Amino acid sequence: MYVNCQDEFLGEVLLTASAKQTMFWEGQDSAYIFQLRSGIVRGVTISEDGERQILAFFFAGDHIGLPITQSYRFSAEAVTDVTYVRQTRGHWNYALAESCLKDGSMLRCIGAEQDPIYRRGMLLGRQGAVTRMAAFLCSIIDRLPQDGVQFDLPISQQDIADYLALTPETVCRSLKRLKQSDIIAMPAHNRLVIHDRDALERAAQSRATCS
Amino acid sequence: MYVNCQDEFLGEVLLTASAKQTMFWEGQDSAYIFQLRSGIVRGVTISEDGERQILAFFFAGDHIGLPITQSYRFSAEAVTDVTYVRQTRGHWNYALAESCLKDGSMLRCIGAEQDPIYRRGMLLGRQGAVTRMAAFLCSIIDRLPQDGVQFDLPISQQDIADYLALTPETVCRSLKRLKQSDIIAMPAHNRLVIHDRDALERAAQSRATCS
DNA sequence: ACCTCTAATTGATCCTAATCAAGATCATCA
DNA sequence: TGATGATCTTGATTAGGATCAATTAGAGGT
Repeated sequence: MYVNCQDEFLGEVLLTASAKQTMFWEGQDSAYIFQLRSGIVRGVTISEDGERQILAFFFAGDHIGLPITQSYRFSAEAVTDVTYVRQTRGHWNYALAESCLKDGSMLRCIGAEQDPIYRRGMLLGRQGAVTRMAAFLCSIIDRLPQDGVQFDLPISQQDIADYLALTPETVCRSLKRLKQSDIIAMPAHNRLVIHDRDALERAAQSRATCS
Repeated sequence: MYVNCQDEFLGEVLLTASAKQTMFWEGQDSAYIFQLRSGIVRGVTISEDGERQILAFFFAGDHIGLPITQSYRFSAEAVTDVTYVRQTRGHWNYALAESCLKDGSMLRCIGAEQDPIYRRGMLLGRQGAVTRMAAFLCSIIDRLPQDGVQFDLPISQQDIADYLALTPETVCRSLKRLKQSDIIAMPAHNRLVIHDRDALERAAQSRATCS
């Protein structure tokens, strides 16, 4: 599902944003298309009742803000310090047009941006808290730079809660249950060790609560 | 958000499918792009744990199966008898390329197909059963052919449940509560009357349960 | 090192929707 | 028309997460 369209950004200037900065706002005219080069970005939207929701987390290589709507559908906020490149919509549309006449690969970049939002929707409906937590961990493991099975988790529990549509308390308790099941460990603050990747993936699929 | 790309299908043959027929299957190579001309279609996917979910309902004018992924991301099943036209992916890509060089309007067709799936994801996380039910009704009112405020609801409660991620029992009880609040009425089986559209929209936005 | 503020943790209770179970209504077809 | 199966409805109970409340741990700054 991850599609490489880096060529389209060759020659662009590498830009930076520091943690908590907003790269673009929901509702703004989508003038630029972004590609993240390092760091983590969250896609945030405020629903009508004022609740904050995180639709997706983006990682190095991901495209953000593809112009399938006139305006951005979510705000993009840097979770960590990030580097990225960007391109005007006109430029991107032109490249897309060329791609469509050839292999349509750039069209699949759109699918790649939509995919995590899709999966989130499917997750929220039916699954319990521990399952959601496990699915979240599975989805980010391969996207974070990591040394074996141990890595830093630079995403706050509040952010995880807004992503999984849970309360921070429930996020904390779900992590605890995964620890108690010896599937993961947290030897230090924000430090995560995956003890049993298979068990984690099983927990992410079945509705059954892990005791 | 509803985008008119009908021109792209001019000259195509009008096809039909009867209720419960499947137009295409999840995972199948997305060889065709569809435009619904009449009737209702449901976008169905089976999650890893075997649960059926309905990602979206499609109505007259909607485009289905746009090729942002190599294969279809959901199955398209006719809820009622439907008429539709279709077009090969190659043909559609060619038209998209042209559109990209002009106004990019066809790109927005993709946004329009994704939009309801987007909204569903946002709804599922935070809102209670009655709110989801009200939001569902609001979203279909303007899309069904109706005579004033009264119309037939040709979607089963089981389908609504799979769309809203509720049980059929809860769907039934949510409808009951909207009836008790005099917001809607159901004078006959599958027949719906909207008594108070404003109240319905308020119920769809606030988390507050309507008494 | 200390102070301050924010994030994470834990416990007790409440509330909503799921679940289980049973009946009523509707649709289809012989 | 009557029989049969699916859909809808209603009730009783249960389970899981939200909520409220309080404490602990960590990060940033002076």
